[in-house]
Amino acid sequence: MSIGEYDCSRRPGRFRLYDRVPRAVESTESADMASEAELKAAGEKYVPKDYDPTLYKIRHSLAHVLAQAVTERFPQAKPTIGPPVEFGFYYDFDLDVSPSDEDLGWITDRMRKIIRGKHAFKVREITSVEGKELFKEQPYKLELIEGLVNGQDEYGNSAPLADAPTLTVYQQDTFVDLCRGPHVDSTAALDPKGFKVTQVTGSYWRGDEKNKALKRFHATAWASEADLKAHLARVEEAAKRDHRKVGRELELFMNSPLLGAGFPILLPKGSTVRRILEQFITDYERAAGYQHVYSPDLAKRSLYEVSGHWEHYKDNMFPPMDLGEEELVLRPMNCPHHILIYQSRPRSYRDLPIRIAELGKMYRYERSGVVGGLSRVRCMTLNDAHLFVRPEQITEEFVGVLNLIKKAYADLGITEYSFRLSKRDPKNKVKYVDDDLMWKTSQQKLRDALQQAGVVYREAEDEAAFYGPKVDIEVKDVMGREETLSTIQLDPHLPKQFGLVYKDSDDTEKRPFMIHRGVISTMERMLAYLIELYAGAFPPWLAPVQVAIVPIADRHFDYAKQVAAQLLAKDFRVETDLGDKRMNAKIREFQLQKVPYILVVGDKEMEAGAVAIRLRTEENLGAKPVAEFVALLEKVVGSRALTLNP
RNA sequence: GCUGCUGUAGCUCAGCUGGUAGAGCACCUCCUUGGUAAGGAGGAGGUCAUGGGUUCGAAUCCCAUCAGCAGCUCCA
Repeated sequence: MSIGEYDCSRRPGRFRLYDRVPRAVESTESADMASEAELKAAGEKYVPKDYDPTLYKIRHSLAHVLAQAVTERFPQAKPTIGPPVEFGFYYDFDLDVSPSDEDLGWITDRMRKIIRGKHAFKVREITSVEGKELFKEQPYKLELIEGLVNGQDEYGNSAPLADAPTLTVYQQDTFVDLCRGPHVDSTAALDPKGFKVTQVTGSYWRGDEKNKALKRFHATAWASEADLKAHLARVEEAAKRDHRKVGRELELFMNSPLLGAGFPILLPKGSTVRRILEQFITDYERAAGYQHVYSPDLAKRSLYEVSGHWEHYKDNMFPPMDLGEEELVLRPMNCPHHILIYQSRPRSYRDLPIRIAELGKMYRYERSGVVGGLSRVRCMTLNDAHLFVRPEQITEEFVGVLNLIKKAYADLGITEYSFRLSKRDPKNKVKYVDDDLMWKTSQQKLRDALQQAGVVYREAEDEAAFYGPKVDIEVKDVMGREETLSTIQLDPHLPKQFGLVYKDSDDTEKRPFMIHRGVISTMERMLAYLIELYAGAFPPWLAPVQVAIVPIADRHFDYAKQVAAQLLAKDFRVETDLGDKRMNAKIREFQLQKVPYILVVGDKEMEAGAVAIRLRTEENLGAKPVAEFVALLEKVVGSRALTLNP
């Protein structure tokens, strides 16, 4: 739990569990998969957008087939759980050896044989006594039975205790597994070529690193071989766009072991993209009434004691520097600084809303295993702002931020995104500030804002910050997974901590609300996202090099330089290749660097004061007067067009 | 932080069970002045991540550290 904290650094895990089928639904006689509507009706918190009952059953059933093959290969392996996940399934075993590629090949072949055997999935209800006898060799299953009997789900979380819990076992061929199902009727419904065992990794029993380390067999699984191939192609495409790979190839950023993990350096080209982004968003903010400030990265520890961060967020902060007299900490957030700005003089109700913005640099201690690339770092710059508002201004200010986000995303070419109203879980009084009225009214204000902004949104319980509700904007990554970039959070808590007030029209002191918001997210995050969105081929207004000039022979060098100077004078980003390579090689080079416009100049162009325009899409626009190209570029860059020749 | 895998030239990678290092691209020089994705020849470049250990001998085996990747956990 943290205070005043953006959770925009949150990344989705690789695998998303699909298997929280509510008991109420599963115990129906049909043994059919719950529909999405049924899941929602049963209070399921997370129903994936691409939830597919058929795929669920296929994956769940394949998990059993895999378990059979694994236990045949390694009789000492103790099965634990094997749920379907996004794209496939996994199965965890307590296993003392590391399976080799050969083992995985054997297991795959064996699975195919089992599938071709057309074995029925036979379901049977058992009592816990029977279960304990049946699984007496399988300690993890025994623990599961114990938990189920005591009203826990298979992750050891307490689950609402239905009537007498029903235990079921499913059997295919020789393999029996404790499982609530449902499954396909028979392995005949599985495509022997529709799955791929991808890797074996480490995991822990019930996800707790204090527990026994397990071996997790991962597999991706689909209804058909064609679907599997399509998925593998997507995975390949995602790997090609990986911002770490593209970032190195296009010289956008670097890492150095000497500097340390989680501290990327932006190279000149990456820095150019960032500078453009910063200018872009601060211009929009200025127009929207924000005031930009600068504040220091170090502060006395006591600042964060007042804010409450020290108590709640200490583990994510770098340890203080002890100077004897005082202790200084690197800031993990900018909110306290902006609060001090609010407090720098008395505030009247006429002053509000006050919108303080900063491209604030923050330092967070992330555990060594999680940092990487630009998307999870230890030093980051947030496109941060804090709005200090009167209660009746909350809705309007949220609308303002929502519109700002829509505008920014449109320019950035981010088209697939969705809004989520993140609410508290009303049943969980411990996790959230216990103030029913505050939650009710503030959640309604956010709902009003979403409606006024005219956006489609969904509501999600148990996703709020502990002090207040928020609106999260989720974008899709290359694999279609959702990731939160922008967020708007309502916070009554920090104003209380710092005792913020304004003088109202009736001459009484009132407490303002604070809104934390990040539009661009952190610069690092957004850069990573955009690199992957465009596979490095940025739209011209963002491209680090917009124009490359390729002279055909030495005698065209002066003219090339002349053209470059003209473009530079117009504030365009130009690179000229005066090397002695052949023009074909130069063109290839610039194209691989994803430079949007390549201008070839030779005798004809020199004569005519023209440039031959080649787009990175390989389209050739032919020779045009320089002025005409400048006009094209001005139009494209000025309008932040996403195409090169609109 | 935990588990597993990995670390050889700027990049991508070879280097079998230990016998003191290789390719392609990039770079440099020379030749070539070529019209829309790689012109030719030659050259230079490595304390095999770092530090210990085993051994007559270590890129190769062992340990530690650092870094990368995947997963877990975290990011509430």
